[in-house]
Amino acid sequence: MSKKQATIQDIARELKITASTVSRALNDHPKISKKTKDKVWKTAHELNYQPNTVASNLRKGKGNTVGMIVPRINRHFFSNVITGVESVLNPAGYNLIICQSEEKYQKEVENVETLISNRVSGILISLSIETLNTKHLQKIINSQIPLVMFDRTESKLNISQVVNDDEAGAYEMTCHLLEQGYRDIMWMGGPRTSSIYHNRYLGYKRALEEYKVPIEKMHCFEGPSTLVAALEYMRIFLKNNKLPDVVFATSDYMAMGTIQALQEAGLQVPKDVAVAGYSNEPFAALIDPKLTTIEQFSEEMGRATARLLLDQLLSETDEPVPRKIIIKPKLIIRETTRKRKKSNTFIKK
Amino acid sequence: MSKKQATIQDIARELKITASTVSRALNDHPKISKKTKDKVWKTAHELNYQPNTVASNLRKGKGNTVGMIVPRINRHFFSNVITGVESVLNPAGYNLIICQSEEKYQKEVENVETLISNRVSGILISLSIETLNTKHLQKIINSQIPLVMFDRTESKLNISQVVNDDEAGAYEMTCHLLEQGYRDIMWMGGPRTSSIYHNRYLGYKRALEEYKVPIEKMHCFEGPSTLVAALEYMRIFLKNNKLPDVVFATSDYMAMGTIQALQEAGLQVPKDVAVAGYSNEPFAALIDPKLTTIEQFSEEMGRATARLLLDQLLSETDEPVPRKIIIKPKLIIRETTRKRKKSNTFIKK
DNA sequence: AAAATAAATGCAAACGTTTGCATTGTTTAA
DNA sequence: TTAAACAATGCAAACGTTTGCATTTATTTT
Repeated sequence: MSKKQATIQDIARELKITASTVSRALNDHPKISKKTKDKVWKTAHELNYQPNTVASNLRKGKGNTVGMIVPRINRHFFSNVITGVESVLNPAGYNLIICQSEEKYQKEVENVETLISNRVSGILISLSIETLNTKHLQKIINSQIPLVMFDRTESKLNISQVVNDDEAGAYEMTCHLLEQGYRDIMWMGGPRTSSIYHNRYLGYKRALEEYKVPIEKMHCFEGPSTLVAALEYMRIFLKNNKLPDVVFATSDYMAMGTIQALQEAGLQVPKDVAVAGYSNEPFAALIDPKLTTIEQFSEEMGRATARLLLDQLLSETDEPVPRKIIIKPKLIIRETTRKRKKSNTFIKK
Repeated sequence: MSKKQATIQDIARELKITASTVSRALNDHPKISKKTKDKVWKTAHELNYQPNTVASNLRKGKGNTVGMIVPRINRHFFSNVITGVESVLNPAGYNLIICQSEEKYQKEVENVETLISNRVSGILISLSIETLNTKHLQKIINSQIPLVMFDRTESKLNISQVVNDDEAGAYEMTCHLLEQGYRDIMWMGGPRTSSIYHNRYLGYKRALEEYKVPIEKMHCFEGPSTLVAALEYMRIFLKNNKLPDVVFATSDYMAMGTIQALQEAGLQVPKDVAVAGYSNEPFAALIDPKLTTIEQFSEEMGRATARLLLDQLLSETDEPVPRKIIIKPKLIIRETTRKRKKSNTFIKK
């Protein structure tokens, strides 16, 4: 139909008024008469006018888009954080542009540059597993763009952040395992260069120390936080080592891989070896036996992160004081860590 | 550090040359001498220059962002499609801005308007469950923005699209069930106003007709495609009806709800009632017994969708011929539809 | 009825790039 | 040596809005 998008000028020409009046009318400026507003609205509609946000943003020197960088979108945890973020940003009039770093440092740097170039109003980021330095974050700060980190953060930078209390989560889980009577507790997780796995290890360690269980004897596996990595590692491990009482996998996917390896080896969970996970992925409650794990309240994390950003966006002070919000995770005890043997067949009512 | 973002002008001033030269230098224009290019690059770096994409886009009348509207980001299927889309769009120099309609028509309309206002280069969309009319899509077309629909599409509009062959998937699944000897096959799915469930019903019907099994006697449940909806429905259903041979849930979540209801009632899967799903969600292979379902090749769908869009973006013809790509799904036979009884305990090797 | 006030609109510059065309300086051909 | 050709850069307008200030028109006050 329309060859070119209609502009404010087209409306002005049509109505024999000036572009400024049209602009003000469209923005419901109080000094424009009801009559012209109505006319403007009418012809805007007739001409199929769609405001040009990019022109508007350029002129105003700001926009309403915030950028969000996550390692992967298809992790339950992150997609829920995103949902939480949108639930507070959208009502506040902001749109979200989502970028995936795919756990690559290089990609993360590129994402940052794109967002800066697009002059987003703010940036939310959870660091990739590879990210060890923070030059790119410094760029954001230099560009005066409000920044909030979440989940996988870098504490050296003095930036607002919201994190899970991974130390506490791992501590609670380990205590639970110890109370069940397990002593030989194998730890498994992603690279401890990442804050989350580092802290999940610390919590584990603290619990062991409290219970005076020597940590030196424990087996640990640090590798990619995936089902197959755990599966392959455990296949070999089970051939060469004596069985631990329980495997504490600090990721549900690794827990799943562990369970599969145990099953392949003809072992029963939790009778022969117990297993615990972390994150409460949707499948955790669906598998049999049901997986004991840690709930992270990911949506709440998203909301908190977004609120922290909004604070910075709304307060006009140049140097807002950085805040840190810590979300307490919750231990969810299900079947894979039950001390007493239980039937693995379907429950009869 | 820098109070304001440096602009091309700042670089020009510093070097006592003109902004146009700087612009050309930054874009590696052949007519600019190596010497000035080097100087420009150097001071750009010193001044911490970040190009202003929004100004650039405004001037050029185009950008490198494409918008994507999905019902929800935290569905395995969609997040995988997104991954597929990015894997072809990013190398081509495009960024993705993702919007969620949350299955609401109103939200979808707003998303469309935002994307048009932001003058995205193209739009990819999968319709919300509520979406029954396509005025908003017409707006996109009127705005001359290339559009590709995927998965949940509207065939009346003459637009490029890539869909799963849901009819074939449901047909194959139903045939599989019939071959296993099941005759009383209950169908379950989301609202059939949505193309996908409509087609999944059609395939089911065709298979029954071919096998001369009267469809009139079958029970059907059409409701929200969620675990709880299926669970609640089945709880009541099981109290008042004779058991079907198998429940064909055209969504894995509904299959899961069905299984839980059956288990609550003390029934065994697949011994007492078999169950089939659709989508091959990650948990399908993880639950016990493992769920028979349909693989949809979601990432491939994303790649195909993105390629269709790229075609339109690159070809300068105003009216590209709309293309339709149909992706064949694959039947994945696992345990929940095994005719012979099998132990539900862990497999001993 | 003139002056003062208020209400509505117009003018023009600006946001940071890009780009066709003009200009300058430099080299080559005749 | 001069004209022609080329290489490198400058000039200025444009993209579609927004906005401070000036101007016009309508309304009220004296």
